[in-house]
Amino acid sequence: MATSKTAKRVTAADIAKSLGISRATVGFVLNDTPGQKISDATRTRVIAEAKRLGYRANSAARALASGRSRIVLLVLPDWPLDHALRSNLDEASLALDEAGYSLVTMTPHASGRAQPLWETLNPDVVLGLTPFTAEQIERFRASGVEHIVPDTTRDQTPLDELSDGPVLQVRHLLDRGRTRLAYAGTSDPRLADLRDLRLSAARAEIRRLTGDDFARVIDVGEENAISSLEALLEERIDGVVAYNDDVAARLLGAALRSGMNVPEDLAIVGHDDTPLASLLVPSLSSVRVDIAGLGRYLAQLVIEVAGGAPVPTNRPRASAEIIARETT
Amino acid sequence: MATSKTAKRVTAADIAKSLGISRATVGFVLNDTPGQKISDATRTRVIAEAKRLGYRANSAARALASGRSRIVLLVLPDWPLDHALRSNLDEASLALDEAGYSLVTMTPHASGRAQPLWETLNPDVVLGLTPFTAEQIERFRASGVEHIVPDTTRDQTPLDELSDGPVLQVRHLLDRGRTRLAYAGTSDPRLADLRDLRLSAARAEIRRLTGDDFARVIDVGEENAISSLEALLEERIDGVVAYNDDVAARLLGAALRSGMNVPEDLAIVGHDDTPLASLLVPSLSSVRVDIAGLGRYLAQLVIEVAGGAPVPTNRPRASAEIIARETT
DNA sequence: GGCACCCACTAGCACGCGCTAGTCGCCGCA
DNA sequence: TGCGGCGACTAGCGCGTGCTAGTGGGTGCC
Repeated sequence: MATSKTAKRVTAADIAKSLGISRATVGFVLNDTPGQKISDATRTRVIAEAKRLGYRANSAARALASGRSRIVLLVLPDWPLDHALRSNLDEASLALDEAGYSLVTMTPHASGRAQPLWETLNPDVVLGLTPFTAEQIERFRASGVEHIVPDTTRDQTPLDELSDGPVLQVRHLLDRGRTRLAYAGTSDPRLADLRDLRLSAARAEIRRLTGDDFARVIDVGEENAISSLEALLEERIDGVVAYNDDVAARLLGAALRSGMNVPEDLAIVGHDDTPLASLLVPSLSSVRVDIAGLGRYLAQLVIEVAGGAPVPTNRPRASAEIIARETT
Repeated sequence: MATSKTAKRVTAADIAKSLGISRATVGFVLNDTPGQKISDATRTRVIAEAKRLGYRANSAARALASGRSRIVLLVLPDWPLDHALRSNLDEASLALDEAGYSLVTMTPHASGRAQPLWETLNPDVVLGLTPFTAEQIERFRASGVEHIVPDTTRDQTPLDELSDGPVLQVRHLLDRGRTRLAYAGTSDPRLADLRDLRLSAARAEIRRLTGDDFARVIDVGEENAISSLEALLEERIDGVVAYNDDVAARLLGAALRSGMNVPEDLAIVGHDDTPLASLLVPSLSSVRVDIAGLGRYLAQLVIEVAGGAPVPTNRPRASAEIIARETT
């Protein structure tokens, strides 16, 4: 235990000293600094010694010297997709890792009282899944964040990959012969932008296919599932596109409790394919988004934006698919 | 846009120069360095100027100079509590914030191929909700992490706050007059340690109250809910303590599909009170853990361990409560 | 032999901050 | 008047790394 007392970390200088060469050379080797000629003999010696001593670069020092923290901060909205997303976010993490970046995720606190990570972490890039507000972007900039993705104030395309799901939802219900469709959003204000994104995508598709809009658009909250359902019945709705599985589950619960048959009387399709979907009775049809693909796509975007090596721009399209279950 | 080109960050030296004083003085003021006498006049001038210029300390430089990153890395198992936990983690975040720490959360990738954050972030503290394995601790140490919580290799108490929930589950079923109880765990290996924690807590309670063990302990996976249920029926089980709401939902689904009445034939109680619980039909009784309290407790633990200011040690006990619904 | 040139490496500054070891002026006391 | 002491500061090193501006030695060529 006494050993750990002064177990100083191994530095590049230690390697240099141990090898009898200059620290600069060590740095050049370890960073593969372009434009520096290092003999193969020296190179291998350095690498071997670094490994032997268990060298790990001090990230603080590196950040200070280079001016870049190599941290990518992913700001997650706290939506239910969350869970599926998180477990598949390895892909983004991995891709960024290979480019030398670390992916740190955060969910902004509702209270917002604590100092946000983008201030304390000095990330090079702040990444979002939904468009940031101008105000948010302003705040990132003020904290010295250089790159923001997506940055709508700089004419960058938002992540339209996210609109595939709603399109599929609409098609699925039409395929099932439903004619009077409604859209069920969420009343949670935190999800407002994402809701709008999905709603407008769904709306565009239903217009394209039928020439008509949704017969009704409602917002389902914690408590108003029953009254929401009644609103739908008045309009003789026979199919509901739900913002996500949670909303779908609420409607489904309300329908079951009021004695309706699902899907005979009302078809419901959710979004995100959360574990919830298959657990419900009847099980919920939903949309599964290929988050892994989205992750890779985001990583690539970040690397491009951060001015890393020019990456092949064959953007992997994040694909979505319908998981048809009992509610349709 | 040309302005942002050379919009260098404001440094402490800028403040000093602008005020015609030394950089050291600025540092003393901004850090409230103990043992330094600074006149009130100078103090207020520095603070005002810092604010005026929009000074933000460079965390990399600070970390390099002080040797401490002031980052607390919270390693989350990817369990379903996750969601509730995450959204309530503000409390921990806030408390740590006040002590000058930043809380970064991560979920280890299943693949483990990417470089983990504790290597790249150089956190001062790595925090876990469940005990780490010796191997994990070893890895943290090797990356230069000084403090690990909980560190079972150093005789620290694990978070026994987590055992309140299972105790309540058992009591609740006994209160409802159930006599033949089973415990339904999960077959997900990632959750094994947490499962064991909860099971043994539940077991201790049932032994204490009835002198008897569970009539059966099963593991419910993705696909074996039906057969699991049959196993329970053979034993004439009338009450199930489920590891979490997911497991409970699976059993519930299996029971409904096989024509059973819940709770008449079988009472089921979940754990974590996920949104799922109230969405199910019938709605699921569950245990709500006061994550906010747990968050505060963890924060305090970290601050103590990291040797910050001596915190009042009235450890807020994280309390759990039963949310009784239709399945019991 | 002298010169240009390149290879392989080194000296040392800069990054922004924490903090130790002073320095300077002023007050009180003999 | 001399001197110790103290309050209020400042000079400057060190943290570990990235990277520019060299430096010396060897080789090719006339």
